[in-house]
Amino acid sequence: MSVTNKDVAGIFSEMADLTELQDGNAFRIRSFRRVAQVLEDLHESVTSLYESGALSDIPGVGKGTVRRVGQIIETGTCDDHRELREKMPAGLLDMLQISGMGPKTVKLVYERLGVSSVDELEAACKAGHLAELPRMGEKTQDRILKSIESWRKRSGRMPLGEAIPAGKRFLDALGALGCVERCDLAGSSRRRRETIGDLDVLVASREVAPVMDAFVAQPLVAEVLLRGDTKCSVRLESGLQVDLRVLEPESYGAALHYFTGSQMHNIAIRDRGKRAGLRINEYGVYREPTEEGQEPVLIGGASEEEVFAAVKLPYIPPELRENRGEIEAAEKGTLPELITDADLRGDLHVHTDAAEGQDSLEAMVDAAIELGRTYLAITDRISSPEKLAEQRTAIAMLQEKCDEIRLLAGVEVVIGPDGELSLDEATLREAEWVIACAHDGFDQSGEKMLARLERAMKSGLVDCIGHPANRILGGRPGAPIDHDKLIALAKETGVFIELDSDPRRLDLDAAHCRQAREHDVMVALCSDARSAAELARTEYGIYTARRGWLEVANVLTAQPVEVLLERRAARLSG
DNA sequence: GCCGTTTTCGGCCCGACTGTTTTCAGTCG
Repeated sequence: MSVTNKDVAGIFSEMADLTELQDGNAFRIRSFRRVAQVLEDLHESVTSLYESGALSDIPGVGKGTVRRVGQIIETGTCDDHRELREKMPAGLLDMLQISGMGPKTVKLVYERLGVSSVDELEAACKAGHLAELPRMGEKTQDRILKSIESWRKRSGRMPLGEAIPAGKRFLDALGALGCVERCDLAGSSRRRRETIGDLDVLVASREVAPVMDAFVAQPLVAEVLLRGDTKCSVRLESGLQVDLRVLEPESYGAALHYFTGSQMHNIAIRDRGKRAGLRINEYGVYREPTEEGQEPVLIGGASEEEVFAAVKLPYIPPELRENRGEIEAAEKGTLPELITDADLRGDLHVHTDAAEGQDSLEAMVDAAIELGRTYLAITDRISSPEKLAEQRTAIAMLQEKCDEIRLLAGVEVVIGPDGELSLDEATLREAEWVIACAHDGFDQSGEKMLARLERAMKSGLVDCIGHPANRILGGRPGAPIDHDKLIALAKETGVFIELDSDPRRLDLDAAHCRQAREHDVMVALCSDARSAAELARTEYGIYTARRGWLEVANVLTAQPVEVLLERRAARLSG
């Protein structure tokens, strides 16, 4: 039987929840969670790691985990998971999803009221039974009812492409206040995760009240969830939760580091500090006193650089802070020099033939020049050779008038159900750049989809595979293709793989970008733009590339145009 | 459960906020 990394991670996460509900050891719980997190982020398949014996090389994975993973691969579950499940109804796990319902409270309502599902919890609240329990009251009961309501409406995580603009609106409003010295997004939006659970906004200011007043007065705020001395949380009409922290400027760097996370990265950094006699919290870095009765001494925290310097590390960019080897790399001086938007030279996936919102070819070219691109491939999906010839003439005429940018008469070719290409060989040979995409078969097996891509890659006519998994964030998961094999094929055939910057795609994802880098396969970071404005969404591709540790050398569209022209010439002659 | 520059035992990040309390437990990030 085949299990995915997500399946295995899910079981560990459930074991953590169940152990917590059963008052298990807190460190055991954390360990289960850590394993779940690590497996979720893993780019290799957990099954192959298990089989090769490399699983235990992963930090946080010990003997017990290897044994459980073995059982899960074999049977779909493991002894501990089964035993934990037998002791408690599965509905309790849903209740943990309700904000305000932690393990203690779930256990309390289960044992005292017999409540074992969200529906029953709701009924108990409405009947006023919850408020009768110890340490519970009317307010708690109301809050939980509200939480159930928003849990039901909740649509999951928000794509980064929606979260960043929402965050920027808060930054613009707060940054305009006279008392605000600095403000930034923190949390997973600063780490540029592809989806965001909630937004974290950090402000450096000596005055708290005016900042919070402005924060809760923002136009899209639907509800104020809490408001304390330094911290305030609101829920927007979209359901997105936004958390604000206001800090003294002296603490700002320490706070920015702390609230950027990830949690695993923070734990590792603090642990490192602890071993050097330092205490690191959101207010600063402190040297622990050597004698009884002395106070810790503040030694830094105004900037993130000071925090890293205190633990003898160079600055680690937020996109890398996942405790996935960045601390070790920083220590060895081998952190990547991450690519930036300014490094991009070209764009190789651009449509001028979209049905609506269509900008002219000229407008697209002007916008590309404005963005500093030196080459641009027009890759419309045209199936008639006549229309293609027509477009080539238009591109050639435009090129005549303009020498700031090299225009390539490209094409997007569709990969059919059996891997056949939607255009004939002669037409494809005439094109200057061919990107091939599969646009259907979302529910196909990974093997079937990979076989389609393989046939296209081995045709000798294709330069690049576009959005290989063909996923839509929050829409469809994408084909479960074996990226190990895809990347090996790319290496073998010299075909590039695209990182599609459409914020709903971000495909390749960051983990697979990193994998491509490790195998020395160049990624074509493209906009897949349908309008002039969308050319700039390479911003999101760059975020993903950075999370995937990519440098200039790993990105085709950060290379001079000759690199791809030479590869294509070699392909067509060989 | 995992780990080791105090390595096979003993420690594991740390603080804010709320509601229900008379000093704090539970939750969250």
